[in-house]
Amino acid sequence: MNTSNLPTLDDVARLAGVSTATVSRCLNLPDQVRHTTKTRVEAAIAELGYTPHFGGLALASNRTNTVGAIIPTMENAIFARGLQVLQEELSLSGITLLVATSLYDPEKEAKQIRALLGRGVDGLILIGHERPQETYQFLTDRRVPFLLMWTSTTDSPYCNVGFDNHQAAYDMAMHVILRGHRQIAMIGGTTKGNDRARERIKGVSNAMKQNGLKLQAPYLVETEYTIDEGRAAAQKLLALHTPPTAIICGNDVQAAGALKAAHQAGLKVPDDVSIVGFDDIDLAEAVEPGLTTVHVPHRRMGREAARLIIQMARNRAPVESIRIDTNIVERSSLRDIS
Amino acid sequence: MNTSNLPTLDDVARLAGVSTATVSRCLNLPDQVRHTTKTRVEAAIAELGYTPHFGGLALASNRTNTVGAIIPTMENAIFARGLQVLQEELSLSGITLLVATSLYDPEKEAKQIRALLGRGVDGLILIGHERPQETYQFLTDRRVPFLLMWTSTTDSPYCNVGFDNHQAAYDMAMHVILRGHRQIAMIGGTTKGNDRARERIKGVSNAMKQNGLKLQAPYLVETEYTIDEGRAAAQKLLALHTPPTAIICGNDVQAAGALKAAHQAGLKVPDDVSIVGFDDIDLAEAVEPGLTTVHVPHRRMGREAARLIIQMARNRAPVESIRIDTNIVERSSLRDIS
DNA sequence: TTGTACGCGTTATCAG
DNA sequence: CTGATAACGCGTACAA
Repeated sequence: MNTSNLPTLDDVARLAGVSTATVSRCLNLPDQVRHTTKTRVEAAIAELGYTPHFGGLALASNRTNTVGAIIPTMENAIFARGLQVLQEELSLSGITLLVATSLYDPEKEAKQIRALLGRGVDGLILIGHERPQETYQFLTDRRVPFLLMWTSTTDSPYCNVGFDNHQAAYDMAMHVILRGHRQIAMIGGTTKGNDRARERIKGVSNAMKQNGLKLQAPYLVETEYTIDEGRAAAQKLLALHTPPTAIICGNDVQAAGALKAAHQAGLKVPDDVSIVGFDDIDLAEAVEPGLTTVHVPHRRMGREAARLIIQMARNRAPVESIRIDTNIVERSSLRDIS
Repeated sequence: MNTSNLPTLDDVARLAGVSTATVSRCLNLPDQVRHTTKTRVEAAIAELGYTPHFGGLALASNRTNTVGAIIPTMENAIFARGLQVLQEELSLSGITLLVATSLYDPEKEAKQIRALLGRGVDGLILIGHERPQETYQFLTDRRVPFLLMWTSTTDSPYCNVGFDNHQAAYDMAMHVILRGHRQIAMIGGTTKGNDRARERIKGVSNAMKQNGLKLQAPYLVETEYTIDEGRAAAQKLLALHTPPTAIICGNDVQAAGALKAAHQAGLKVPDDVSIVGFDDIDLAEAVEPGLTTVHVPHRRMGREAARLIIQMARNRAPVESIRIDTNIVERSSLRDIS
């Protein structure tokens, strides 16, 4: 027994009357040990309630069966539920997920990356593709397998599993335009250090341009991804001399805020103004009217990410990216303009 | 450099022209080393981008600067944002949070506890106080510091930091009753393995009993904590021969579902039926009308939990529990009955 | 103030 | 098939 009174390999070995090497083999290469001794060892393990010491294991094998994930914040449901899936999938393979948050700050992210690497994660999952070149340099120098989630871009040379934010937003804007809207405003997320937010805005802007429309102030506004900022932004839009007939939001949270603003202004959605969201979190279905929004297959994304990162960690080899398709889910916050 | 090409203490020592012991001291006991050598060492550390190796550190010091948390699921915003706070607080003290989920299953929780202990967590945070005696036995045998969150009960001999679910629900029910309601229904969470859900129901039931009212089927129904189950349950309640004038929900998610049901039934809230929630997550403010609900100071709870678990891990001594007060936040989903 | 040397629990190499 | 034994990276007496 050691200081922390947990049984060690040594304790097991002594009890089973074998060497520590044999016990270790029972655990890692069970085929290489005789059946009778294996049973003896297993009995000893059970009797002592032995669990391998993580530190020793990490030191000797240089593997931790851990992958790290750094997300902006768990307070955004889209990331929280993404993590949940990732975690469930990884644990199926006996891998623990280590979570850290960056609060949308590239420097904090870099710090967290170091912290997770220090803990010997076998792989790393990051959100989005935009980050300082030094961060990528660091990652490749260290030869840590890593992949990018929530983004799908051919610009990036790194493995990513996600969807095309630009395309999805473009599609949504086209959808709105085809419904007859011409006065379209957008409440986008803060673009600083957030490629997803920027691409969504760009997607909408491009679709509009292609239809002879222009997305610009005061019809374009950036805010934090919170209900209240979404509400405040929509309030201003709706008070404009010529208010928009449709507001496209950077995510469902902002859209819920916009809904709130419309309601407070005594406007009916979608009769007086149409509002659409992005992400399709539970909230989109909870509000009244239900939000027409972009559905992101987050479970599939989590599952694929788990599969790929495990593969990368095992083979220490690059792996092809995966693009997930999004689709628009029609509820009742968008109506035709005649 | 070692196999994984990460710099080690040795690399730093060599570059700085000192021994590994000195480098180690710079990190752990900075006062015991001369200023000039300290700067030299720090320069070396910076140049190499050195980060201590987790395994080595854990092995040598028998500490991991890690605390584990096992929550039911991250998909429930109340836990996700609780984790976020916990994580932010812990990282202020250089501690990493290791998260696992039990999906409300005591057996899964026990398994996760073993997994986290195997990883040498310095402390453990669990949700609620109801779990098999063996689990507590295991925890105390192993002498792991642990505390219970989201609950505050004098029944439990273990340290807990949270609020009194029974009292909070009782208060809410009294509040509803004082507003003149007599036909009160409750949509509670599934009580199996969930003491918080059970206590909330009991609190409502007791308040009603004290006022000559009885909470029973079909006015009492248990469902999962999802929007859709909340909606379905409310739909049935509203279709009753004498529908309730007020529905008290086990949490805001269920309340949002109930709101949905009322809307679908063509009823106005709170004019035709009052609906109240519990937790005060963002959703409560996002829906229309805003939910009158029980506000849980989750940031404070997270902060206190972080403080206590650190203290317990450091001193290896028990610590007194902390009760957090909740309060009712009045929005507009509850009205007076004349 | 600094350096030497050992031990922490495990894996892996190499003989037997 | 099994057993010694040398790493792995770090903290910490103990010595200088």
